[in-house]
Amino acid sequence: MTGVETLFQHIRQAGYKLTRPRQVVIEVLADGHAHMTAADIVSAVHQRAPDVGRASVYRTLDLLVRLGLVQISTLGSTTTTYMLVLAHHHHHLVCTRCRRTVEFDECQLAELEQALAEQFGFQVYGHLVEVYGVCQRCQGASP
Amino acid sequence: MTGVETLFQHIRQAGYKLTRPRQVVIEVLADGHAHMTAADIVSAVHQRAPDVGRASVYRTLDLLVRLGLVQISTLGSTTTTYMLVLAHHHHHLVCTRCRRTVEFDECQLAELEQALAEQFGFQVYGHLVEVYGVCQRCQGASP
DNA sequence: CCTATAATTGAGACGATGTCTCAATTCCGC
DNA sequence: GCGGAATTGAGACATCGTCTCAATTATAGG
Repeated sequence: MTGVETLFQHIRQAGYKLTRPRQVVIEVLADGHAHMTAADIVSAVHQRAPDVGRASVYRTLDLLVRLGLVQISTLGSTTTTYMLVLAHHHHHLVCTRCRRTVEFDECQLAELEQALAEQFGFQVYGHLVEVYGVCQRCQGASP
Repeated sequence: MTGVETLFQHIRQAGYKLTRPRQVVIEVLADGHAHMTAADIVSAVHQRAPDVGRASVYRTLDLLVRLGLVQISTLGSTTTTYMLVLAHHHHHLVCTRCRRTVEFDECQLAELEQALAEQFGFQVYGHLVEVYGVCQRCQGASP
Protein backbone atom coordinates (compact mmCIF):
# COMPACT_ATOMS: atom_id res chain seq x y z
CA MET A 1 0.00 0.00 0.00
CA THR A 2 1.53 3.27 -1.07
CA GLY A 3 1.50 6.42 1.01
CA VAL A 4 -1.13 7.86 -1.23
CA GLU A 5 -3.49 4.99 -0.53
CA THR A 6 -2.95 5.43 3.18
CA LEU A 7 -4.12 9.01 2.82
CA PHE A 8 -7.16 7.92 0.85
CA GLN A 9 -8.04 5.60 3.72
CA HIS A 10 -7.71 8.41 6.23
CA ILE A 11 -10.17 10.51 4.29
CA ARG A 12 -12.73 7.74 4.16
CA GLN A 13 -12.28 6.64 7.75
CA ALA A 14 -12.90 10.19 8.85
CA GLY A 15 -16.27 10.00 7.12
CA TYR A 16 -15.48 12.00 4.00
CA LYS A 17 -16.05 11.01 0.42
CA LEU A 18 -13.03 10.18 -1.64
CA THR A 19 -13.76 12.46 -4.56
CA ARG A 20 -11.71 13.10 -7.66
CA PRO A 21 -10.48 16.54 -6.57
CA ARG A 22 -9.32 15.12 -3.26
CA GLN A 23 -7.52 12.27 -4.96
CA VAL A 24 -5.73 14.54 -7.36
CA VAL A 25 -4.64 17.02 -4.70
CA ILE A 26 -3.17 14.20 -2.64
CA GLU A 27 -1.38 12.75 -5.65
CA VAL A 28 0.08 16.11 -6.52
CA LEU A 29 1.32 16.64 -2.99
CA ALA A 30 2.85 13.17 -2.94
CA ASP A 31 4.59 13.53 -6.29
CA GLY A 32 5.64 17.15 -6.06
CA HIS A 33 8.45 18.63 -4.07
CA ALA A 34 7.75 19.73 -0.52
CA HIS A 35 6.61 23.25 0.24
CA MET A 36 4.39 23.91 -2.73
CA THR A 37 2.37 27.08 -2.68
CA ALA A 38 -1.38 26.92 -3.22
CA ALA A 39 -0.83 28.31 -6.71
CA ASP A 40 1.70 25.54 -7.46
CA ILE A 41 -0.79 22.95 -6.35
CA VAL A 42 -3.68 24.46 -8.28
CA SER A 43 -1.65 24.46 -11.46
CA ALA A 44 -0.32 20.93 -10.98
CA VAL A 45 -3.83 19.70 -10.25
CA HIS A 46 -5.07 21.48 -13.33
CA GLN A 47 -2.56 19.59 -15.49
CA ARG A 48 -3.83 16.22 -14.37
CA ALA A 49 -7.48 17.13 -14.14
CA PRO A 50 -8.38 20.36 -15.92
CA ASP A 51 -11.94 20.24 -14.70
CA VAL A 52 -11.06 20.44 -11.01
CA GLY A 53 -11.82 23.89 -9.67
CA ARG A 54 -9.59 26.17 -7.70
CA ALA A 55 -12.00 26.33 -4.79
CA SER A 56 -11.93 22.57 -4.38
CA VAL A 57 -8.18 22.60 -4.14
CA TYR A 58 -8.36 25.12 -1.32
CA ARG A 59 -11.15 23.18 0.36
CA THR A 60 -9.17 19.97 0.14
CA LEU A 61 -6.03 21.55 1.54
CA ASP A 62 -8.11 22.87 4.42
CA LEU A 63 -9.52 19.43 5.09
CA LEU A 64 -6.12 17.78 4.96
CA VAL A 65 -4.78 20.31 7.45
CA ARG A 66 -7.73 19.71 9.77
CA LEU A 67 -7.10 15.98 9.58
CA GLY A 68 -3.44 16.48 10.38
CA LEU A 69 -2.26 15.02 7.06
CA VAL A 70 -0.85 18.24 5.67
CA GLN A 71 1.15 20.98 7.34
CA ILE A 72 1.46 24.64 6.54
CA SER A 73 4.76 26.46 6.78
CA THR A 74 5.94 29.88 5.75
CA LEU A 75 9.73 29.68 6.00
CA GLY A 76 9.69 33.05 7.69
CA SER A 77 7.86 34.92 4.96
CA THR A 78 4.20 35.63 4.27
CA THR A 79 4.01 32.97 1.56
CA THR A 80 2.30 29.87 2.86
CA THR A 81 3.36 26.49 1.57
CA TYR A 82 1.88 23.04 2.07
CA MET A 83 3.53 19.70 2.67
CA LEU A 84 2.48 16.17 3.54
CA VAL A 85 3.17 15.30 7.14
CA LEU A 86 4.18 11.76 6.20
CA ALA A 87 6.89 13.01 3.89
CA HIS A 88 10.52 12.90 4.96
CA HIS A 89 10.56 14.62 8.36
CA HIS A 90 12.90 17.57 8.42
CA HIS A 91 13.14 21.18 9.50
CA HIS A 92 14.54 24.42 8.15
CA LEU A 93 17.18 26.96 8.83
CA VAL A 94 16.08 30.13 7.04
CA CYS A 95 18.06 33.22 6.08
CA THR A 96 15.74 36.18 6.66
CA ARG A 97 17.73 38.30 4.23
CA CYS A 98 17.85 36.24 1.06
CA ARG A 99 15.26 33.58 1.98
CA ARG A 100 17.70 30.79 1.26
CA THR A 101 16.89 27.72 3.33
CA VAL A 102 18.86 24.75 4.59
CA GLU A 103 17.18 21.53 5.59
CA PHE A 104 18.27 19.60 8.62
CA ASP A 105 17.16 16.36 10.18
CA GLU A 106 18.04 16.69 13.83
CA CYS A 107 14.84 16.55 15.80
CA GLN A 108 14.60 16.02 19.50
CA LEU A 109 10.94 16.84 19.89
CA ALA A 110 9.46 13.36 20.26
CA GLU A 111 9.62 13.61 24.04
CA LEU A 112 8.20 17.09 23.98
CA GLU A 113 5.28 15.92 21.86
CA GLN A 114 4.61 13.14 24.31
CA ALA A 115 4.74 15.48 27.29
CA LEU A 116 2.41 17.99 25.70
CA ALA A 117 -0.03 15.30 24.68
CA GLU A 118 -0.28 14.12 28.27
CA GLN A 119 -0.31 17.52 29.88
CA PHE A 120 -3.01 19.06 27.68
CA GLY A 121 -4.99 16.05 26.51
CA PHE A 122 -4.11 16.60 22.86
CA GLN A 123 -3.75 13.90 20.26
CA VAL A 124 -0.54 15.16 18.65
CA TYR A 125 0.01 14.77 14.89
CA GLY A 126 3.28 16.51 14.26
CA HIS A 127 5.20 19.72 14.58
CA LEU A 128 7.03 22.45 12.77
CA VAL A 129 10.46 23.86 13.61
CA GLU A 130 12.02 26.80 11.82
CA VAL A 131 15.28 28.43 12.85
CA TYR A 132 16.00 31.95 11.66
CA GLY A 133 19.23 33.77 11.05
CA VAL A 134 21.52 35.32 8.49
CA CYS A 135 23.49 33.09 6.16
CA GLN A 136 27.20 33.46 5.59
CA ARG A 137 26.81 35.14 2.23
CA CYS A 138 24.46 37.79 3.63
CA GLN A 139 26.47 38.57 6.74
CA GLY A 140 28.84 40.88 4.93
CA ALA A 141 26.30 42.64 2.74
CA SER A 142 24.24 45.59 3.90
CA PRO A 143 21.02 44.50 5.53
CA MET B 1 16.62 51.71 28.30
CA THR B 2 13.34 50.11 27.40
CA GLY B 3 12.94 47.34 24.89
CA VAL B 4 11.52 49.76 22.40
CA GLU B 5 14.60 51.92 22.52
CA THR B 6 16.76 48.88 21.96
CA LEU B 7 14.85 48.22 18.78
CA PHE B 8 15.26 51.83 17.68
CA GLN B 9 19.00 51.40 18.11
CA HIS B 10 18.99 48.23 16.01
CA ILE B 11 17.31 50.07 13.17
CA ARG B 12 19.85 52.87 13.23
CA GLN B 13 22.86 50.64 13.66
CA ALA B 14 21.78 48.66 10.63
CA GLY B 15 21.96 51.90 8.65
CA TYR B 16 18.25 52.68 8.41
CA LYS B 17 16.53 55.89 9.30
CA LEU B 18 14.40 55.92 12.39
CA THR B 19 11.25 57.34 10.83
CA ARG B 20 7.89 57.99 12.43
CA PRO B 21 6.16 55.00 10.78
CA ARG B 22 8.91 52.69 11.99
CA GLN B 23 8.71 54.07 15.51
CA VAL B 24 4.96 53.66 15.67
CA VAL B 25 4.96 50.11 14.32
CA ILE B 26 7.52 49.09 16.91
CA GLU B 27 5.57 50.76 19.71
CA VAL B 28 2.40 49.00 18.63
CA LEU B 29 4.13 45.64 18.55
CA ALA B 30 5.64 46.25 21.98
CA ASP B 31 2.38 47.36 23.58
CA GLY B 32 -0.03 44.97 21.84
CA HIS B 33 -0.53 41.32 22.51
CA ALA B 34 1.60 38.82 20.65
CA HIS B 35 0.48 37.39 17.30
CA MET B 36 -1.15 40.44 15.80
CA THR B 37 -2.22 40.18 12.20
CA ALA B 38 -1.08 42.80 9.72
CA ALA B 39 -4.58 44.26 9.81
CA ASP B 40 -4.45 44.52 13.60
CA ILE B 41 -1.18 46.36 13.37
CA VAL B 42 -2.34 48.68 10.62
CA SER B 43 -5.38 49.67 12.63
CA ALA B 44 -3.45 50.14 15.87
CA VAL B 45 -0.87 52.23 14.05
CA HIS B 46 -3.63 54.26 12.49
CA GLN B 47 -5.01 55.10 15.94
CA ARG B 48 -1.73 56.57 17.11
CA ALA B 49 -0.72 58.16 13.84
CA PRO B 50 -3.55 58.46 11.32
CA ASP B 51 -1.24 59.76 8.63
CA VAL B 52 0.93 56.63 8.49
CA GLY B 53 0.12 54.64 5.37
CA ARG B 54 -0.68 50.97 5.10
CA ALA B 55 2.23 50.32 2.77
CA SER B 56 4.72 51.66 5.28
CA VAL B 57 3.42 49.31 7.92
CA TYR B 58 4.01 46.37 5.60
CA ARG B 59 7.41 47.70 4.61
CA THR B 60 8.38 48.13 8.24
CA LEU B 61 7.24 44.64 9.18
CA ASP B 62 9.30 43.33 6.31
CA LEU B 63 12.35 45.20 7.48
CA LEU B 64 11.93 44.04 11.07
CA VAL B 65 11.70 40.44 9.88
CA ARG B 66 14.82 40.84 7.77
CA LEU B 67 16.66 42.27 10.76
CA GLY B 68 15.52 39.36 12.89
CA LEU B 69 13.60 41.57 15.32
CA VAL B 70 10.17 40.28 14.41
CA GLN B 71 8.97 36.76 13.67
CA ILE B 72 6.11 35.52 11.56
CA SER B 73 3.96 32.62 12.65
CA THR B 74 0.76 31.10 11.32
CA LEU B 75 -0.41 28.80 14.11
CA GLY B 76 -1.18 26.20 11.48
CA SER B 77 -3.52 28.32 9.39
CA THR B 78 -3.01 30.65 6.44
CA THR B 79 -3.30 33.75 8.61
CA THR B 80 0.12 35.21 9.27
CA THR B 81 0.77 36.98 12.55
CA TYR B 82 3.73 39.01 13.74
CA MET B 83 5.51 39.13 17.08
CA LEU B 84 8.59 40.70 18.56
CA VAL B 85 11.39 38.23 19.01
CA LEU B 86 12.46 39.83 22.28
CA ALA B 87 9.01 39.25 23.79
CA HIS B 88 8.42 36.41 26.23
CA HIS B 89 9.81 33.32 24.48
CA HIS B 90 7.20 30.60 24.13
CA HIS B 91 5.76 28.15 21.64
CA HIS B 92 2.35 26.81 20.70
CA LEU B 93 0.33 23.67 20.72
CA VAL B 94 -2.39 24.15 18.10
CA CYS B 95 -5.65 22.28 17.56
CA THR B 96 -6.09 21.96 13.79
CA ARG B 97 -9.83 21.51 14.20
CA CYS B 98 -10.92 24.49 16.27
CA ARG B 99 -7.70 26.56 16.08
CA ARG B 100 -7.51 26.84 19.83
CA THR B 101 -3.92 27.25 20.98
CA VAL B 102 -2.03 26.54 24.17
CA GLU B 103 1.21 28.27 25.00
CA PHE B 104 4.10 26.41 26.54
CA ASP B 105 7.54 27.44 27.66
CA GLU B 106 9.61 24.29 27.42
CA CYS B 107 12.32 24.88 24.88
CA GLN B 108 15.37 22.75 24.38
CA LEU B 109 16.56 24.28 21.17
CA ALA B 110 19.43 26.42 22.41
CA GLU B 111 21.92 23.65 21.68
CA LEU B 112 20.38 22.99 18.30
CA GLU B 113 20.67 26.67 17.41
CA GLN B 114 24.30 26.61 18.39
CA ALA B 115 25.02 23.49 16.36
CA LEU B 116 23.28 24.85 13.27
CA ALA B 117 25.08 28.16 13.53
CA GLU B 118 28.42 26.38 13.52
CA GLN B 119 27.57 23.81 10.90
CA PHE B 120 26.14 26.20 8.32
CA GLY B 121 27.84 29.49 9.18
CA PHE B 122 24.59 31.21 10.06
CA GLN B 123 24.21 33.93 12.62
CA VAL B 124 21.08 32.60 14.35
CA TYR B 125 18.43 34.99 15.69
CA GLY B 126 15.70 32.74 16.95
CA HIS B 127 13.29 30.00 16.09
CA LEU B 128 9.68 28.95 15.87
CA VAL B 129 8.14 25.75 17.18
CA GLU B 130 4.53 24.76 16.63
CA VAL B 131 3.06 21.43 17.66
CA TYR B 132 -0.14 20.26 15.97
CA GLY B 133 -2.88 17.98 17.13
CA VAL B 134 -6.50 17.70 18.16
CA CYS B 135 -7.59 19.08 21.50
CA GLN B 136 -9.63 17.10 23.97
CA ARG B 137 -12.87 18.88 23.16
CA CYS B 138 -12.53 18.17 19.43
CA GLN B 139 -11.53 14.52 19.77
CA GLY B 140 -15.10 13.35 20.18
CA ALA B 141 -16.70 15.58 17.56
CA SER B 142 -16.80 14.71 13.89
CA PRO B 143 -13.76 16.00 12.05
C1' DC C 1 22.00 75.40 12.84
C1' DC C 2 21.40 74.63 7.93
C1' DT C 3 21.67 72.38 3.86
C1' DA C 4 22.23 68.62 0.54
C1' DT C 5 20.92 64.24 -0.60
C1' DA C 6 19.59 59.77 -0.43
C1' DA C 7 16.21 57.08 1.88
C1' DT C 8 11.60 56.80 2.89
C1' DT C 9 6.85 57.85 2.60
C1' DG C 10 1.52 58.05 1.29
C1' DA C 11 -1.90 57.21 -1.91
C1' DG C 12 -4.09 54.28 -4.51
C1' DA C 13 -3.85 51.22 -8.50
C1' DC C 14 -2.69 46.69 -9.03
C1' DG C 15 -1.91 41.81 -8.35
C1' DA C 16 -2.15 37.76 -5.55
C1' DT C 17 -4.49 34.92 -2.47
C1' DG C 18 -8.30 32.94 -0.28
C1' DT C 19 -13.63 32.56 0.57
C1' DC C 20 -18.43 32.27 -0.49
C1' DT C 21 -22.83 31.11 -2.86
C1' DC C 22 -25.74 28.12 -5.23
C1' DA C 23 -27.37 25.19 -8.80
C1' DA C 24 -25.50 20.96 -10.71
C1' DT C 25 -23.02 16.81 -9.93
C1' DT C 26 -20.92 12.86 -7.62
C1' DC C 27 -19.94 9.38 -4.33
C1' DC C 28 -21.56 5.71 -1.45
C1' DG C 29 -24.80 2.85 1.39
C1' DC C 30 -28.63 0.42 0.39
C1' DG D 1 -28.98 0.92 -10.07
C1' DC D 2 -31.17 4.46 -6.81
C1' DG D 3 -31.67 8.08 -3.44
C1' DG D 4 -29.92 11.67 -0.95
C1' DA D 5 -26.55 14.01 1.44
C1' DA D 6 -21.99 15.63 0.58
C1' DT D 7 -19.30 17.84 -2.63
C1' DT D 8 -18.24 20.39 -6.65
C1' DG D 9 -17.27 24.29 -10.30
C1' DA D 10 -17.75 28.81 -11.66
C1' DG D 11 -16.93 33.13 -10.80
C1' DA D 12 -18.19 37.09 -7.90
C1' DC D 13 -16.35 38.80 -3.95
C1' DA D 14 -13.34 39.86 0.00
C1' DT D 15 -8.95 40.09 1.93
C1' DC D 16 -4.14 40.54 1.80
C1' DG D 17 0.16 42.21 0.18
C1' DT D 18 3.05 44.84 -3.47
C1' DC D 19 4.32 48.43 -6.63
C1' DT D 20 4.99 53.10 -8.60
C1' DC D 21 6.16 57.72 -8.26
C1' DA D 22 6.03 62.43 -6.86
C1' DA D 23 6.48 64.56 -2.33
C1' DT D 24 8.55 64.43 2.16
C1' DT D 25 11.92 63.58 5.87
C1' DA D 26 15.95 61.96 8.59
C1' DT D 27 20.65 62.33 8.93
C1' DA D 28 25.63 63.50 7.87
C1' DG D 29 28.67 67.12 7.10
C1' DG D 30 29.81 71.86 6.67
